Amino acid sequence: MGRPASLSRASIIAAAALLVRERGVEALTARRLGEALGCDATALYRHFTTMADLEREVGDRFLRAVDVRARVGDDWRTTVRRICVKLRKVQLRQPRLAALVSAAPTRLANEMRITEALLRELGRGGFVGDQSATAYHALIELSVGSAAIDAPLAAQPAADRRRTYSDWRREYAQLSPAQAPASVAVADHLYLGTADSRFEAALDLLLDGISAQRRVH
Amino acid sequence: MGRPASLSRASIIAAAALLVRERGVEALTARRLGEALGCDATALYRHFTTMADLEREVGDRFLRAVDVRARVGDDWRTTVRRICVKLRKVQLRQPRLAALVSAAPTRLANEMRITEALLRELGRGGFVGDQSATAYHALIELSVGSAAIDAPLAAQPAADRRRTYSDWRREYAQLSPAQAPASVAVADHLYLGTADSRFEAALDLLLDGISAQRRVH
DNA sequence: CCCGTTTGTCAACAGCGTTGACAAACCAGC
DNA sequence: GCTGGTTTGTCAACGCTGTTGACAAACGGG
Repeated sequence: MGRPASLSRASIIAAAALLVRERGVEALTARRLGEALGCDATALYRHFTTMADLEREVGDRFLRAVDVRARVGDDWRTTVRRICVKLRKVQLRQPRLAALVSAAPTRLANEMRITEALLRELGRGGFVGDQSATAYHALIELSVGSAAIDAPLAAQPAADRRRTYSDWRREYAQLSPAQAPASVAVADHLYLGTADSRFEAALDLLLDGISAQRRVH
Repeated sequence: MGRPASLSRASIIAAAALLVRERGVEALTARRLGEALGCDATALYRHFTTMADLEREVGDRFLRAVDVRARVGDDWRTTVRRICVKLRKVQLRQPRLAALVSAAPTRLANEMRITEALLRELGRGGFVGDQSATAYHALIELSVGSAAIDAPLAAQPAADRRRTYSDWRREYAQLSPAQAPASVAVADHLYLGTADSRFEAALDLLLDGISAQRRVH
């Protein structure tokens, strides 16, 4: 019943994901996606109510890459850490899409899968209901939030990024010691390494706090 | 020398901040701001090279509201916590602007002031150079990242937000226990309270981890 | 076979940031 | 007191965005 469907939600999502992968997230527009699919831009609206709807699905599709299986011998903390690192890495590729996932959980397949895995590992670690939930929220806020923040810069080439960081460091160092003594004193250690390494350090600190909470009970 | 300047960076920034306060961040467009100022939209380009440049300044102006003074008798942790809570609160009002601040530190007056205060308190807490820097990065990523994530939802009225949260909770509870046992088990504790309370819980966990790191040395 | 539904196309609208040509208004120098 | 140069705001326009509504093609069920 009806004209033959040359498009489908699945094929559109796949093309959109490819487009993002190849030309960046800013290239994901109705007209460009239509061009890639060989159809008119407005044809997309037969399958998605709005572009945000489409973006939500593309976002979840990227989450497929997050492997949540626990490796033999790994304790809960190691597995949780690996999932969070991978989650952030994937989210980094979809700048503003990253914000959506936690702000308004898509509750699509892959997001649910990751939630289940994190809660599973926390349960395995001996956390009870509300402790698991609190730890889960904290881990998501840090991982996804960090991705949302770092995404714009992550789009730049690595060399540019390093230069940007050293510029910042120098700028902190050149502040007036009278007005900003603490900044000047610490300037040499600010924005060292990569955004990834800084996130992982933050994650380790958070995991320290989460671990400590469990021991109390 | 020149036509009389009815506009200035300062007056434009003030009008822009007012516009954001009254009609939300999405209302901050060149044309609307021009209308509010009684001038043509393109007149703004005589004072700012780009709209992003203007947004950066507006973002920093909001940071004025963050009081970084330590209160008598408060230890470093209490002060750091208060600054971070306030920082996030302020950032919540400027959805996508929040992302800018940490991704590409504006290095404007107020941002520097907050950085200095956090590093000052960490120093007071006995953290040495690289420990201070690591803790600072972690605190900023969590606070600003959390704001970036929660901002879209924070724009909604409180009643809607509560309903949204309970909807999510119910959705996790209705998952198949066979496929998502951990989610179902914890569902009752997910997305309880407010986004604020969840952030503060996360912040406390992170501060636990940061405190523990110091004791090692 | 035909009718209704589906699905893609096309033109168009309102909004966005931004640019370039133009004009008004001021100040410095003569 | 005029004149030239610079500043600063205005106007029209460009290309882009998401989105809507009218139209047409193509299929399947009665």
